[in-house]
Amino acid sequence: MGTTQLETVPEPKYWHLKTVLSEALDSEFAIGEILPNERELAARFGVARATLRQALEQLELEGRLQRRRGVGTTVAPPRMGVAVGDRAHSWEDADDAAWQPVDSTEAEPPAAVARLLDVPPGTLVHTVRRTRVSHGQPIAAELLYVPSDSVAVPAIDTPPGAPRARAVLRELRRVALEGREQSVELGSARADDAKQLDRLPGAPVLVVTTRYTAAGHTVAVAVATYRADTCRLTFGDGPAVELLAS
Amino acid sequence: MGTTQLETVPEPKYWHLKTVLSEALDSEFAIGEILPNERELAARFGVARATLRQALEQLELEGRLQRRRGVGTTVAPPRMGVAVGDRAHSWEDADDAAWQPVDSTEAEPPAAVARLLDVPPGTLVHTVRRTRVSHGQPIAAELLYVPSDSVAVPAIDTPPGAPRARAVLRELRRVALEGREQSVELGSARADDAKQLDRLPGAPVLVVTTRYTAAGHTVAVAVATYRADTCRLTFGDGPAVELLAS
DNA sequence: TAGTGGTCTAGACCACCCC
DNA sequence: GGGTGGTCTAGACCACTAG
Repeated sequence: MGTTQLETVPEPKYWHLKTVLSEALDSEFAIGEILPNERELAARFGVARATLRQALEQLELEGRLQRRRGVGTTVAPPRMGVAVGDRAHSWEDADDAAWQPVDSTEAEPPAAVARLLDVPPGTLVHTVRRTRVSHGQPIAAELLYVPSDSVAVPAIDTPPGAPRARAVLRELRRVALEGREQSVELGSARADDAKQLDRLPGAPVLVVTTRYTAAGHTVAVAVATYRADTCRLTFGDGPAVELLAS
Repeated sequence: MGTTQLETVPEPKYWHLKTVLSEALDSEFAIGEILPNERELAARFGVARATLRQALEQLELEGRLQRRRGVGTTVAPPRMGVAVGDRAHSWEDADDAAWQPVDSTEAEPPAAVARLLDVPPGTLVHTVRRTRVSHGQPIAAELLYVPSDSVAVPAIDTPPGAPRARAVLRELRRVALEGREQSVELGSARADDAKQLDRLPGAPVLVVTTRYTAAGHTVAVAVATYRADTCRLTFGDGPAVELLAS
């Protein structure tokens, strides 16, 4: 019992490196400032570049750094709070500049979405693509799935692209909604989402799945992909949570 | 699982590898089944082990795989839905087996939490540590910060450990709460949280920060760290969302 | 064109788990 | 002890950006 054996577990180098870098970011760098390049940092700390990169990846995952190929590594600003749960329904604000409709097609939804929509696999549904922008930055890409019997107009004679997307949303606004369920999970950006989000494929994202219900059945399902590096999703009764976790 | 030769495509090898593995997981493996080890998989696909690992890391991030040192890589079950927003207040269910109190101390909270609590930096607050368990697995580690003026009993003569934690929660239950704000962001597990969650330090986690308010001021702040690989956080008016995004 | 981060290789050793 | 995943090295080349 008296043997105060300190664990002789050598902390991984990249972990220690991450701590050192994190403290340096707090004390010696300003937001937006560019760091020395990876080869120089690795040499400065006496580690291989791959090890240095492991530390940088962690810091990027935590939203402390931003890395862009061909440019460099910069100190990221604090994550922005993004409300995903406090407005009644995200398509009700017609003038809201947050969501920009991109286009709309009729397509077969993924199997998981078909189950949520409670339609047979293979059913064609309106598929509206939207982008959410905040502070001039794309922060989310969304696919909104709307079964054809939820909206009156098939939008077949509406010009494709944004106009057709707006037409579906306009029809959707006429539906009296009664409830909503949401879930959040970690994912990695598909190629198309990554392009919209200005990230590389595989970048970590927060996937928000929303099911909208009315009159006891599912009206629409939205799958929104938020940049995990720059976004903090806020829910709640009141105004957005203002501050970060430690 | 096929041993198809990888073509020279503009797509990164690890990305293509991830796709191939993902399809193999769907069609050729059962949940819980153990995969061939990394060296053999790498040889089978004709890539370096590091490249294979990049693909496995992505699949683990998406909750498709589970890797344990000394054991192997197994096919993960679908993520479990975890309700974090539908019960009024998570300490009101005295008999709820979900949250297990661990201990409680009086300590100085992190600066960000002090701001949320609206107390001067350096103030001592009750700090209750709890673990959330589901299906026999630890899924979350939480630190609950309660300013001393929120609860009557300083719990100074209560035995340390779980009894003291329970005492603070008991007092907290007497407070009439009026609101709550929550935020979700991506983080990486600190060493202590990682130990509680049975993961390695740095593992990806979903950090849920909750601010509880009553009579116009903040009563408590909870910072809960959920395993991002196994959990899908659910919010909403109704029952938990049942299905996953594609 | 020069410089950045992104990908990839072929090794090595270590920490951990189970037999 | 034998096998697993985790860490680390010292290179190489590629994709992208900017001056």
